[in-house]
Amino acid sequence: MDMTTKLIVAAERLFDRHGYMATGMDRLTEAAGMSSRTLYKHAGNKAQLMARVLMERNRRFMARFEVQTVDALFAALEDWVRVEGTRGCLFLRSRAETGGDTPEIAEAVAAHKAAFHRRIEQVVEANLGHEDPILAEQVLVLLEGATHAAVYRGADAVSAARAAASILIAKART
Amino acid sequence: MDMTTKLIVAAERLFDRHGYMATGMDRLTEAAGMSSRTLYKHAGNKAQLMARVLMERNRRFMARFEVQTVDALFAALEDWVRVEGTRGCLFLRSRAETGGDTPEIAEAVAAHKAAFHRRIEQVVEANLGHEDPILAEQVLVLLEGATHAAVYRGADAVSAARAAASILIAKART
DNA sequence: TGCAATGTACAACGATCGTTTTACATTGGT
DNA sequence: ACCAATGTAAAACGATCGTTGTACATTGCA
Repeated sequence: MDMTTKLIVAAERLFDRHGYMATGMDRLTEAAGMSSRTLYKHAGNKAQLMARVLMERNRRFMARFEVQTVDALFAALEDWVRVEGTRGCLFLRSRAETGGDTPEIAEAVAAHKAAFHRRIEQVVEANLGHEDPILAEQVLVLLEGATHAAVYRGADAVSAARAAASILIAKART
Repeated sequence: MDMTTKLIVAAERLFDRHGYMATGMDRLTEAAGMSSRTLYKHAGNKAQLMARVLMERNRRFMARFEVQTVDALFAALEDWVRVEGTRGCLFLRSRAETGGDTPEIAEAVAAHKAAFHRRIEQVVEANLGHEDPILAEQVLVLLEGATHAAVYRGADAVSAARAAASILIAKART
């Protein structure tokens, strides 16, 4: 595993578990197993590192959500939280922690959420045979809600959301 | 307005807008218009201050959600985001920023989310005439999702959630 | 009149922050 | 054989962190 990858993997883990601001560079160098010199050569600075982490996470997340049906979106989320845990959305969290004042982070978040929204619209259209922006927005709200409710309600939140979505889809088909 | 209130109001505003960790005590004393000595006499320390802020916010939040119908829950959320803005859930954010490692904060968050869940269960039961834990979970997911989706989708997310809830309720009544 | 409480201003504490510097070791390719 | 690249270890940078100490002003009640 090359140094940049090792760094991003370690950084994502620490940022996710302890928060962005609460994670110092010392802890990061130790977890990534490299000197601070090397870390800065690869990452530039802390904000750029956070942005890289988010872009990489976006890639991994969107890959898991390359599905054909709305129900499969929720199945993908069930898998995601089983593998990644339930600590909320790292994109919204990073934006909140920085107050939206760090451009590279704000842009990475915006890019991810735009892609997420687009993907949902596509899947909804494929399922219904036509566009339905309102239903797409509802599915987005259910996915976002399941992600955050799962933090304190556990995996039940995701299955409840899944069942709700299936009712909304059935109703939209009539 | 007494000193403690002034402090908590200023702290909530800064924590919400810039994040908990990113808000230094200097900025806090300046915003609250008091010396650091006075701040510490009233707040104890930063973590206790955050916990007090959360307890106060819980009070204000729950007061707004003293309603009789599920639809009114979403109307209350529409009001809430209009007044308070769309920066996500300060409770989950504070837990994420501290990694859940600060007991007073973790407890304040747990207390709020438990009260929130209980309130939803009560309203659902009042609306249906009987308990329905799954529907309550779905309403919770929709409210949580609307709160977080509104960060990047705006108020449309809340009205979409509201419409979705009304469909789920209608279906549960049959 | 006087004491206790409550406030201010401001310097200082040690710790830690993100980042850079210095000096040196290892390696792969021409 | 040698240069360039890539890594390490460790100290140091100035800034800022949360918190406390010192010294003094104001006020309300006994």
